[in-house]
Amino acid sequence: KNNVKKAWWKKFVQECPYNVGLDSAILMNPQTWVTSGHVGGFSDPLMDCKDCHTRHRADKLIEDSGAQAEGMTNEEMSAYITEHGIACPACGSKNFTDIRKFNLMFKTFMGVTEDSKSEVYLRPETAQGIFVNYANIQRSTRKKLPFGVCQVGKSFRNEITPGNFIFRIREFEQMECEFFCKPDTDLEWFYYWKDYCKNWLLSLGVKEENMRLRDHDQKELSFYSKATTDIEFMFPFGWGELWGIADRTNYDLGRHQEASGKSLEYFDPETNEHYIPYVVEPSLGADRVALAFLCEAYDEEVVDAEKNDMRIVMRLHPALAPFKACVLPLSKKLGEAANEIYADLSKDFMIDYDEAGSIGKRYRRQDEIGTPICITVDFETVGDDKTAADHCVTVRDRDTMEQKRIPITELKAYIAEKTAF
RNA sequence: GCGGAUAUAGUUUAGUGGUAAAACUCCAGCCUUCCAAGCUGGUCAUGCGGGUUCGAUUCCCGCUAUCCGCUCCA
Repeated sequence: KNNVKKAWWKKFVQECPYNVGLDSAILMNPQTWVTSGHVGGFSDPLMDCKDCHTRHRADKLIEDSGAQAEGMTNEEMSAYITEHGIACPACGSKNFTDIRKFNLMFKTFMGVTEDSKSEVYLRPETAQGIFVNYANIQRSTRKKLPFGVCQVGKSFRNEITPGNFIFRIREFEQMECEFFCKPDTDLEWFYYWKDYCKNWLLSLGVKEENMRLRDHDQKELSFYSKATTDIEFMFPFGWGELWGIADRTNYDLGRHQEASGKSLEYFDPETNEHYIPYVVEPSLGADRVALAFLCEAYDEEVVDAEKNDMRIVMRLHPALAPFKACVLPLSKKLGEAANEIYADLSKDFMIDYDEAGSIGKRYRRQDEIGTPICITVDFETVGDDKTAADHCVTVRDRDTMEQKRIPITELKAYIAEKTAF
């Protein structure tokens, strides 16, 4: 997962001339979440059927009946459901409990007193940390529009139903970019980032056929969004969202400007205009995409059908592999020489070392954890009384199982080249 | 939170009202000079808390976790 985050940061911050990086607070002024709409809207209006004890979302029931529930209070929704005789989809009963709001944000207390005034929330997304710091970042980095701010960090949501391994968890990590641009250029940038994100996934080994870009239609679209596309991945449990790419217009900065009373307008020196920037937000789940890479990489390969020999190979992109290489002495007698190589390579790469069991067994162990390169030290490497040391080692490729002999001095360049991203 | 199911080594499974078996993995040793499965040993488990009982991993209750629905959109 660390390597996934590194690869994202490299592509979205390091190599991208538009973007800068940020690490903002998890605990922010609670007013932030009122302004963003999370206190009011980031909750489900839930009600139970008193007869069959199934749980339903009041807004869903109303929308299924063909009406618009957005903006309705609990009381209005209750009244609507009663008036229109909406029944429980499971059993047909019209006997519901009251609507209860369940906010998905975790609460805690800031300071010494545990009263409602000191209540703060654990951030449910990293995006707001970018928006509240927007003006500061723009000024201190001297960025002109268009530019983006990227952040990797934990977010917290008190999900009613976590599950599917690490697909939906309560404490998850996001890799978000908020890209600020001139109004009327937002859709251009929206398509730009859609492409950029898709290419990043492809470049790290997600196959085209396991990926789909799903555009939100008018109904599904948030009221402030002009366009939203989800990049979905075919998980073993079905299609699941990886990456939400949304044109959020000037909604977020507009809200913060309104709530703070501080102008978030950008002065465009080229046109001499003042305007609130529009935002395109590509927001990716680090845990989810790590899971996707694992699912994509996992392979059970038949080596020899007759011998019933198969190997498990984690075909991770080398940049994502936990270990870049493993040093293996062919015999334990070669441990000293192998350890020297290990110590040297470890200065530059994550390297594993293994001298337990047969050489074949050790290769297979590394296959399972996705190590792209195995480096075997043999007797020719060190030589003996009769033969001079050749100072070469065997490098073996995880995917093809092919091996070749190269000088120890070339190892670092070889690993760097093989694991580049 | 509601309904249903489950909980025994790292993993997959067995089994019993008298404290538990195996396979793979792992560890040590033998063997092994480049692709697992050979030999000899070894480590590791009854989710947590109560109750019934002389005695509970087994029966009962509660909790927790996981899985499937009700979900959700990173």
